[in-house]
Amino acid sequence: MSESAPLQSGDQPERISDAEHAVMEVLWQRSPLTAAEVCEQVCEPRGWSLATVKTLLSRLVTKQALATEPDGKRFLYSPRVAREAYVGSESRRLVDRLFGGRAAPLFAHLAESDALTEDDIAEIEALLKELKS
Amino acid sequence: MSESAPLQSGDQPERISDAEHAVMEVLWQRSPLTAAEVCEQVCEPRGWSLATVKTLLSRLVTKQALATEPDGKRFLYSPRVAREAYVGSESRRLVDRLFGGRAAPLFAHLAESDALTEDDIAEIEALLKELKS
DNA sequence: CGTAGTCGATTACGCATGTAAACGATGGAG
DNA sequence: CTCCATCGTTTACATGCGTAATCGACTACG
Repeated sequence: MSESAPLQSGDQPERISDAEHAVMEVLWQRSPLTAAEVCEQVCEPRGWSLATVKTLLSRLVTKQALATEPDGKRFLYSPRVAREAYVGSESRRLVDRLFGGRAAPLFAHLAESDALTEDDIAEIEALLKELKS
Repeated sequence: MSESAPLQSGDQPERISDAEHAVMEVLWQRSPLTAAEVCEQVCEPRGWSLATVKTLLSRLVTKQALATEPDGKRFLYSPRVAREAYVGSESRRLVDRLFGGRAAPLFAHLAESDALTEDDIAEIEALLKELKS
């Protein structure tokens, strides 16, 4: 082992791209799946070929976002990072970049731009009540 | 004019990259500015050279995110897209990608991950009251 | 036992991005 | 009038991403 990466636990998760994210969504919904099964879920809507899905899966494995488990001659893929974690880091990224790290301005912005439906508002009110209890 | 782009109003704004965004922030704060002045604001913190800033400014002009106004032999740059618009589209992108277009789950997520301070919560409550009136 | 289908791995290729140096025009100093 | 500093523009190059074809291995069918 001339140059093995330490890799103990100090690696922040590598950034997942847009196309890769679509693949992750499928596997967050159900896993483990084979490449072909993933393709069944995403190839049609995104106009991809199976080859594309295979590439994305490989890259995600390299990025340590997916784990593989051999099943006969093929692999089963499953997420190694929880959706919560991904969603959390992406949200924080946005809040940091655009709102100086404060969540309230984001909320204010959504409110002002009619991005909030009646239902949203009701739901958020409910959440607030819970938070205060 | 063999092939003039219609360009009337049907062009959705081109995507602004991360590095470009840093430049935009400077100009959103104060404008118009020269390339050198922009550099004064961002080169130090990001470890950039003036050349890099020049490239980013050019690309932003191409993307129609900046307008130029000649001032002697140099240019003054100012934003053509409002910060509000940019922030809005980026926020919507995130909400669409991660929360199925609904803002409430985003809020729920922020709440659960302790991303909301006391102040945030108070502010949001206030905003909610306003919304309902 | 050979052959066709299927797998993951390798290679490809164009465009965007981050980062910057080189170049040509030009205006101001001497 | 000449030369240097300074513009914006052009060119450069590595990396990442989107999208995919090709390749070598293997398995299942005939």
